[in-house]
Amino acid sequence: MSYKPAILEAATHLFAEKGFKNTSIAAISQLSGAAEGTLFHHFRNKEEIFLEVLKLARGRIINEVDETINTESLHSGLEHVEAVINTYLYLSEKLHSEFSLLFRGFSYEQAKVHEAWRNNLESIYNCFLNALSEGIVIGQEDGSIAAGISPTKTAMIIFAMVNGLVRFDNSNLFPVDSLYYDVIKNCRKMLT
Amino acid sequence: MSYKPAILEAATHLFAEKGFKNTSIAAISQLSGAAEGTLFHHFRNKEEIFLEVLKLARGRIINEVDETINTESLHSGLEHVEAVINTYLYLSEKLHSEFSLLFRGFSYEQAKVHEAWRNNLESIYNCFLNALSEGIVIGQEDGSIAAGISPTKTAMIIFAMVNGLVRFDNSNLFPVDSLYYDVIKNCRKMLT
DNA sequence: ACCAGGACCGAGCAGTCACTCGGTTTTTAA
DNA sequence: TTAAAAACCGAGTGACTGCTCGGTCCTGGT
Repeated sequence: MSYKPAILEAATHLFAEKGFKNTSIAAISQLSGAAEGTLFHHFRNKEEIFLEVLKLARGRIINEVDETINTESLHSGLEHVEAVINTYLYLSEKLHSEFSLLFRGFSYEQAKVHEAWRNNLESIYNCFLNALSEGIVIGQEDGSIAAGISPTKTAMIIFAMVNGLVRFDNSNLFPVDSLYYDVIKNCRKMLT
Repeated sequence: MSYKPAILEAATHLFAEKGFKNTSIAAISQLSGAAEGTLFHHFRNKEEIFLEVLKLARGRIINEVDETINTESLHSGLEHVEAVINTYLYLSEKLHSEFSLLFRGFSYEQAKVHEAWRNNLESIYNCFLNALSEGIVIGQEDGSIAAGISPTKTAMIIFAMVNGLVRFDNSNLFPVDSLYYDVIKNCRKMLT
C-alpha cells in the first residue's frame, strides 16, 4: 500500500480550508499520517501536490456531472438546463472541499505562473457552461426556451448567478439553502 | 508628511494581487518606499495593515455608491435597481484593487479568527444588497416591479449574478464586458 | 537656539517554511 | 530465499518570515 491517496485526501481538505500558501507540508504530513519525506517521495514539490489535488477534484466533479445528466430522462431543453443547475447545487454540497478549491481565487499573476492549475479550473467551469448552453440550444429547438436569447451569453449569466450563490453559501457569507427554488424560478423567467 | 498613505496604497495593491499570506512586509516596504521599521511604527502588525486596507476600501466603495445613487434622478423602483447594478459594474472597474480584495475568499476559519476583517467585507456586500432590495420594494409600490416576488431573496439572487460576473472578469477567467447589457435585460425579465 | 516628539531607519532575532539526504523497512518478483 | 525496487522515515538545511530595537533625522513650538 501507498500513502499517496491519503496524502491527496488530506491535502484536498487542507488546501480547500486554508488555501495553498496557508497549508504547510508539515500539516499535510500530520493529517495524512505520512512523514514529510514521504510526501517528496510521491511528489516533486508542494505545487505538484496541489496540481494532483486539482486533477482529482476535476475528475470527480466532471464524472458526477456526466453521470447525473446522462442518467436523468430529460424531455425538453428547459428541463436540461434545470437539471444542470440542480446538479451544480447538489454537487456543491456533496463535493464541498472540491468546490472550495474552485472558489479560492487565482489571480491573473498566479494563473500565468501556474497555467496547469488554471487549465484544470477552467475545464471544470467549462463543463457546466457547455452543459448549460447546450440545454438552451436544445430548448430553442423544441420551443421550451425563447428564441431571441444568446445561448452562450445566457449560459454565462445563469452560471454566474448559481455559482455566486453557491460561493456565498460555501464561504459562510450568507445562508442560501432557502433560495434554491427561487433560483430555478428566476431562471425560468429568464429563459421563457 | 508621513509614509502612512503610501504604505496603505502599496498594501492595497499587493494584498489585492497576491493575497494576505503571499504579501510580505518586505514587499510592502519596497513598493511604498518606507523602511520595514516604518511599517511597524504606523501599524502594530501585518494584520492591522490589512484591516486598515479593508476599512479604506469599504469607505471608498460605500462612498461612491451613496454618491452615485443619490445623485441620479430615479423615476421608478426598477430604475433604482438598474442604477445599483450599473454602479456595481462601474465601480468594479474603477476600484479594481478594492474589489479584488472583496473577491479573495475568506474561509469560515479565517473569518472566525479575524472577525473584524469579515465585518468590513459583509458591510460592503450589505450596502449593495440593501440598495437592491430597497429598489425592489419601491418598485413594487410604484408598480414597475411585479408584486409576487420576495425583495430580499431576489436581491440576493441578482447580487449573486452581478457579483459572479464581475468576479469572472476581475480574476481574468472569462471576459464579460459584452454581457453588461444582457445582465440588465435579464434582470428586467426577472423583476417584471 | 533649543528641545521634545514624531517619523524613520535597517541590522538582527527567533520562528517557520519547503525541501534534501542518508538511511531503514517493506514489497515485489524471480 | 534473495536481491532489487519501491516506500518510508525524520533530523538537518538554508532561505525567508514577521517583528524588535537602539538609534538617527526631521519638524514645529517656544
